[in-house]
Order: sequence, then structure tokens, then C-alpha cells
Amino acid sequence: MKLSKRGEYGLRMLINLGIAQELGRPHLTIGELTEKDNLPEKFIAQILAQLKEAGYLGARRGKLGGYFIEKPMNTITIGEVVRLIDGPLAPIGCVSQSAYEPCTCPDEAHCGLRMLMLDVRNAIANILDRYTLADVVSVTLRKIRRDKASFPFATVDAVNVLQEVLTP
Amino acid sequence: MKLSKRGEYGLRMLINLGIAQELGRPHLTIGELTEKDNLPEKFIAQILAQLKEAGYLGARRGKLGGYFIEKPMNTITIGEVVRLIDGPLAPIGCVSQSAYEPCTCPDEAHCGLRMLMLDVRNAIANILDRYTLADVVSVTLRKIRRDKASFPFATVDAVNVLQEVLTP
DNA sequence: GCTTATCTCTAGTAAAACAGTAGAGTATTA
DNA sequence: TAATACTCTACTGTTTTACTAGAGATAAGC
Repeated sequence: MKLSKRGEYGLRMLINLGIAQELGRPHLTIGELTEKDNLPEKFIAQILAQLKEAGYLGARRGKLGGYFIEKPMNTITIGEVVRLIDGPLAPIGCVSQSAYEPCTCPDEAHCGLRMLMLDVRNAIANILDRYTLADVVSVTLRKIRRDKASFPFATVDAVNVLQEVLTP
Repeated sequence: MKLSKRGEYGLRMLINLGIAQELGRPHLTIGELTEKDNLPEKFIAQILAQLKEAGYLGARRGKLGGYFIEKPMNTITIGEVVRLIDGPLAPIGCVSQSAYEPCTCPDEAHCGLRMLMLDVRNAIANILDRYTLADVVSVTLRKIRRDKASFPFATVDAVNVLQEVLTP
């Protein structure tokens, strides 16, 4: 039931770009995105290109270039991103909504394994299709602030503003 | 988020052996287990050996040999079987209960991706660790009977008895 | 005690997926 | 025009997956 490294990185890039955007830094270069956790640059570049092609990200070349989120964050569900990068959420083809495939059981209607895996696929989809990038970003920011941890990717100004905005 | 073919086959074998047992056929040979859906015999044999080694199955060689379920079915959870064959349920190492591993984020406590994947892992575990083989088998039998479908692996006698027992 | 049916053990293997690397090319800006 | 940064394509090493093959051990029945 694994998420691939590629999927993990892809989601992480979106979340980090989302956080940066909220903190007043809409553009981040591949270098900025990879250096902190020192992730493999060229591999990340491929993933970013895929996310761009799918319409989630935009990019600008040259000096002052970088990637930025193009689609409104509250319209990007985590589920669709995972499907894009890692394929269907379902543990087994015969319960996939997006990519059904018959499996080895001769009688799907009376297959106990299938019933079980249908429950699992629904449980996963209920979480991943419900959460949007906006949700994840805002929850993360709230948590960082509550614990007085440091904000990544932020200008000092933006953090001050954010502290005020988020203060009850 | 895939279940491997190996995992699928393993669960299917347990369920089929469970059904057969309920229908009065405690022993099934590899041939019987594979012929209906013509699954690869030798591959299945390896999986059955693994399930035997783990204590779920027993086996008898020679004429009148075959596999049978050794552990009480209501003490075998689906989750433990999946973990045995396919490894941890968690989509990402840093949220695994049974096999924790740090991941690429520098600060787990404030990682949005981790929070999300923790939800997913809990949703999966809540299903797979709650259902036992006994549950799956009894639900399957009930369904087959309700739809008047044919019982696999059954002697005529056993089916008749079962029809009576299950009739309200 | 021989034959037949069955599980058991070990090794090998082809193909795909995974996780990157490498490098030349193109666009943008100061 | 120099520097910066994305882009495109190809390649590669490792691991996993899904088997296949075959010899060996064991049990039942004649």
C-alpha cells in the first residue's frame, strides 16, 4: 500500500509551494525547493514538469524564475495528484473507480476479498479526495504557528503579518 | 497504494480454504485451489508455504494430502496477513506503526503530508485490522446463499446442511 | 515395498517499476 | 551578453514482481 518516492516528492513540492505562497513568496526555484532536505534536483525537476503539464504549476525561466502554483489551491485535491503520479488509489484493479480492471476471482459479486478491498479503496478515497491542497497548507501553517516553530520559505515581513492575521 | 498479486493470492487462498472448511471440506490440494481460476501452481505453492510457516495453515503430504486452516479463523485478521506478505500498511514509512522509518521531511511534527498519510494509514488499518478471516468467510457465504449462487468447494451434502442452517 | 499423489525446497529469470543521473538546449533578465 | 533557471531526452543501476523449473521428501493404498 505504498506511496512512491515520486508521489511523496510531488505532494511535498505542492505543499511547500503552497506554504511559500501564503507567506508571500509565490516563486521558488528548484534549488530552493531541494536544498533544505537535499533532494535530488534533476529528479524533482521531472516531477515539477509533470505537475506543470497537468496544470497545477506554472514556471518561469531565467533570472527570477521558478515554479509557482497556478490552479487555485482549493480546487486541487490530494487524491487527483496521487492518481496522476502514482496511478489509481484502489489496492486492487476490480475496485478502482478511475481504472477498473477485472481481477482473478471468477465471480466479483460474491468475492469476499473484493468487498474488503472496496471498503479500503473507499476509505482512502474519502480522505484523499476530500482534502485539498488549501486544507493541507492551512492546517500546516496553523500547526507551525501554534507550536511557535519556524516558518520555512518566509520573509521576515510575511511572518510578522501572518502572526497577526492568525492570532485569534 | 497497490496490493501485490502475491498478497491478493494469499488472501484468496485463506478465504477459499475458509469457505471450504465451513462447507465440510477442510483439506484442499494446490490443484484444487488453483484450477478454477487457473492460477500459477508453483507460485501459489510458495505463498501457501509462507502462510504455513506463519502458522495460519497446516499441510499434509502424499495421497489425501492438502492444505487446511490451522489457526482459528476468528483470530486471523486480514491486516496481519497483508503485513506478512506485502509489508506495512502505511503509505509512507514515517506513519507506520509496525515498521517506522523517518522520511524526507525535516520536521515530522509540522509536516502536512505526514498528517494526511497518518489519516490514510489509520483508515486502512481500521478496516484491515478489524476484519478477521471468519468475518470475511461468513459474509461471503451469506451473500452466496442470499443470491442463490453456487457454493464452491462444497459437497452436495454440506450445501444442503448449510442451506438449512442459514435459513432463517 | 512399490507406485502414485502431494507437499517442500532451492534456484533461476524475464520484465517492469523505481529512483535517480547526465547533459545539451532554451528562455529570461539584468 | 553573461548568468540564471527551466526543459527535454536519454540512459542506467537496483529492486521488486511474478512467475518457472526441477529435484527431493513424505504419506497412503495396493
